[in-house]
This record gives sequence, C-alpha cells and structure tokens, in this order.
Amino acid sequence: MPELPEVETVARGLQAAVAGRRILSVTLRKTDFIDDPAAIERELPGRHIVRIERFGKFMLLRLAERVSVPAPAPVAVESAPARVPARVSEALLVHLGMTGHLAPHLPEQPLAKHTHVTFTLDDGRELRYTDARRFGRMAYLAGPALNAELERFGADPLHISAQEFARRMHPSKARIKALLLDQRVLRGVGNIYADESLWTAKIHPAKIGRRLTATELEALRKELRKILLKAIELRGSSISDFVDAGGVPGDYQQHHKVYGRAGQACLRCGAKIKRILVAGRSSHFCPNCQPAPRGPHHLRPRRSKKTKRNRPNATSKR
DNA sequence: CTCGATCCCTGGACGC
DNA sequence: TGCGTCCAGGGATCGA
Repeated sequence: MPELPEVETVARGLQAAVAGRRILSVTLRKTDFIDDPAAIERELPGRHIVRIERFGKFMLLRLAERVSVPAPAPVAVESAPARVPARVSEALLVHLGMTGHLAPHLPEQPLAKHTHVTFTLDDGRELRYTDARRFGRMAYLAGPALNAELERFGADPLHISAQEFARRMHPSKARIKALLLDQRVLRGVGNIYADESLWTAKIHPAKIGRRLTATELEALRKELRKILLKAIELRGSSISDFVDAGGVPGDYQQHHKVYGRAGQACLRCGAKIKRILVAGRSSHFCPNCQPAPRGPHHLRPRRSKKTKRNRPNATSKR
C-alpha cells in the first residue's frame, strides 16, 4: 500500500543502497506498466544514479548527465563563451502502485515471481522491480517532459502552508476525502492516511471541501502532517506485503486508529467504526466523532458488486 | 467541475 | 483439495 510514508521509506533505503551506482544494463520482461519501454532500454545503460528522491507517491531516480566525449572545437572563436552543455534533468520515475517493490539483490538470488525489470549495477548487484498486479508505473523522462509530468501534481502535504492548504481545499465542492486523495491537489496521500487524518481531525470523509471551517482545515493539515511524519519514522504501514528496500516491513499499521477497524470500537468514544464508500474508496470513520454532514446522501453503505473480467495478456504500452 | 461506474491486475480470504 | 467469488485500491477514462 505504498503511500507517501512508504515511498519515502523505500526512497531513503535506495538512496543509501544504490545512489552513485552506474547502471550497466537493463532487462525488461512484462512492460505494460512502462510508458515507453524502448526509451528505458536506450537511455539507462551506462548512466549513473545520482540520487533517489520521493515526489508524491513517485520515486525519482535522478540520472547523471551522459558523459560525452567532448568534440574539439574546430575553430576557436576568441570571443565565444565557453561551450556549456545544456543541463537537461533526467530521471526514471517509479510508481509502486499497490504491490510494487524496487530493491537491490545479489545476482545469485533467485528471481522473485513477477520480476519485470532488472537493472544490473556496476558493483555486481541487480536493482529489481517486481509488481504482481502491475498497478505501478515506470517512465524515463527528461527536460521539458519531466517538468510537465511533475507539474501535474499538487503540493507536498509535509511542506504545505496553512494558506496554501486552505486555498486548495476550501473552494471545492468535492468531498474532503476525494480532495485528500486527488494527487493534483496534494501529492502522496492515499486511502490509509486520508482516513487516519480525518478521524484525528474529527471530520467526516463525505463533508464538502468548501463547508470546512478554517479551524477544521488547519486541524486537518496539522494532523495529516503529524501522521505522515510519524509513519515515516516507523517506516510506513505494512498492511499487505509492503517492505522497504531492505525487505523490512514497516510498523505504522500498529498505530492505525480507524483504517481497517470497521465494526470495532472508536478509540476515542467507543462508538462502532463504520465503513462507507466515498469517492469510490472504502472510508473508515467514527459516526459519533465525525458527524455526518447535512443531507441524506452522505451515508451510502458499501455496495457489493459483482463484475466479470477477461483480458488477454498485454505486453506493450499503456 | 464533480460524480459514479468500469477497467486494469493478482493474491489472499472465504464459502461450499 | 479445489474451485468460484469477492475484495483490496491508485489511477485512467468515460458518460452523466
């Protein structure tokens, strides 16, 4: 369930483990979660991984500029400025989706099931990406395309100011849960931390953004930040199979107050925690501490759907 | 603009 | 033990 704290945990692990390494070669297997597989095969071999950053739920593996043999200038023009190569920022974007893992391995370690990408590193190890459900995403992006991609996303919830938070949340007619999950508004919040922060701030998930008071908005911003920082400290929540880059699970799931506790007693007031669908996601809340907004349309029970699926194996673009 | 619905995908839980 | 069904959810997309 990689959300901001889990991705931060993995990014820190990778920063310690593989920053500075050079990629020697790339092996792709299933590629339907990769924007442009050929670009990865073409651009990554030979490149240094300068550092690993988190951007929302993405990891950015920043790549060093390609070492090019400087062609001697045929004519030295005395007044010409020194030829400075244009700095083009380049990165490999990795989104872990629901079940993605990116971690270094020794080459003799057997390939885990669903290993779709292997980067051979210059110290002999392999950086492997596995993702059973392939809800993740991988893309090589450079220059304007990289900037354009990053600009699609909203503010980092760890660093957003009170004013900016209110500016993004308050005018909206959307439900607060939908706003928290909308990566164009805030980048990095997913279902777990949305529910946890709404419970702590005592706000009903179906409340409309513009109906939140200034006090509620600020409580929400502060609680969200506090919860995310605590979760980072505990290396994330391991509720399915999340592990960090070293294979270690996180501990924050021990601290969940509402997520996954439907039917159990609210830890504040003892009322029974409910679960409803808001913005298409199961949302856990205390009906007593987080009173429903006015109107009958806020308390739909979760539907039980039945769907069928059939789909041949894909091995191309998205 | 915002909504729900639908799809993608697989492993795990559960009922029989 | 095995099979069918449901469910998890981030994100894209589509029509209302």
